[in-house]
Amino acid sequence: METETQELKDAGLKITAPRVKILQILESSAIRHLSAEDVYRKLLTNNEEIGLATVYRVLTQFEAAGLVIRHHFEEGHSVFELAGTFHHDHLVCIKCGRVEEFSDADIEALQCKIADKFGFELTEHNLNMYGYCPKCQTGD
Amino acid sequence: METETQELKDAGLKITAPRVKILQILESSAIRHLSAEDVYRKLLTNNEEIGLATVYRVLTQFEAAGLVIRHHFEEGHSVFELAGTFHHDHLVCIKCGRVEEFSDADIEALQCKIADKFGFELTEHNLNMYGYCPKCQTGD
DNA sequence: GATATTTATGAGAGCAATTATTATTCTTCT
DNA sequence: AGAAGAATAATAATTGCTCTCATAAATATC
Repeated sequence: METETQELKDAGLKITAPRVKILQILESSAIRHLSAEDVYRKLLTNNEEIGLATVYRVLTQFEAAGLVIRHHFEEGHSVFELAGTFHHDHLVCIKCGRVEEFSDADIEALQCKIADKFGFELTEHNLNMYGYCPKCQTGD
Repeated sequence: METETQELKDAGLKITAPRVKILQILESSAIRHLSAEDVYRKLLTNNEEIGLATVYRVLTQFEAAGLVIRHHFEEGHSVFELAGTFHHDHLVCIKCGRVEEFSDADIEALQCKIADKFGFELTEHNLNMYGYCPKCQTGD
């Protein structure tokens, strides 16, 4: 349980109970993409007395520190995922909400080429595809 | 000024002053991507007495009718653009907000290939790239 | 063209997600 | 251990958007 504190230190954040707890939640979750609410509910389940506002604040700090990545798959609320080792894109099932991750070097390369063409200096990019996952294609 | 009414009819919507005005705004705007607030402000500037709720309602109807496409480039609010003839993706300047549109058949093809691999039946996809446009790259 | 029927609108309350404020508590540095 | 500074909890405020419902307008019918 000492790894989280080290990660926080490396990220330049001070060690506080809420930050450690939230990082643990993110690392131990089976579901990679969690909303602030999700995190908050998990904290409540663990009987942690951490306010929702703190969850938002901490997640935003984690984002700034590069520990997590914020996505907005659907309108109105963000989901967060632990920053992995490499960039990837998402396939989101619009029925069950399942998210598949993938990474494609060819697409990445094409994206850079296009950004170059327009003279843009890229800081971020995301490709989200929406549709029905195999399980949710009810024979249509 | 008769074109808008025809477009509305074709979309199966009744002709009302708010709908015509909002469609005109969208068609005459130099900026292709407008938020509901933007549209509302433009209406106010033109001394139109149209409520914000109506703007939202009408834009949502336009979306349902396929007249406009809703994007959520950044969290928390949508922007709308007139539905063009073909799908395209976006390059968004995170400083000045300028949006460049592009379309790349190779990327589209790769996307389909990936969706196939995962067995997804795609309904929608979008690729947004964020960065600094040529004008906003002030040598750091 | 007038009237009936249906549908849309406007104003403001309401809502959900998120952020700001502020007094208090905790972490770190010495 | 104690001071200084930063982080937290609780609550209030804000934002983007939707709902309600009385009123008004648009199409259908005569």
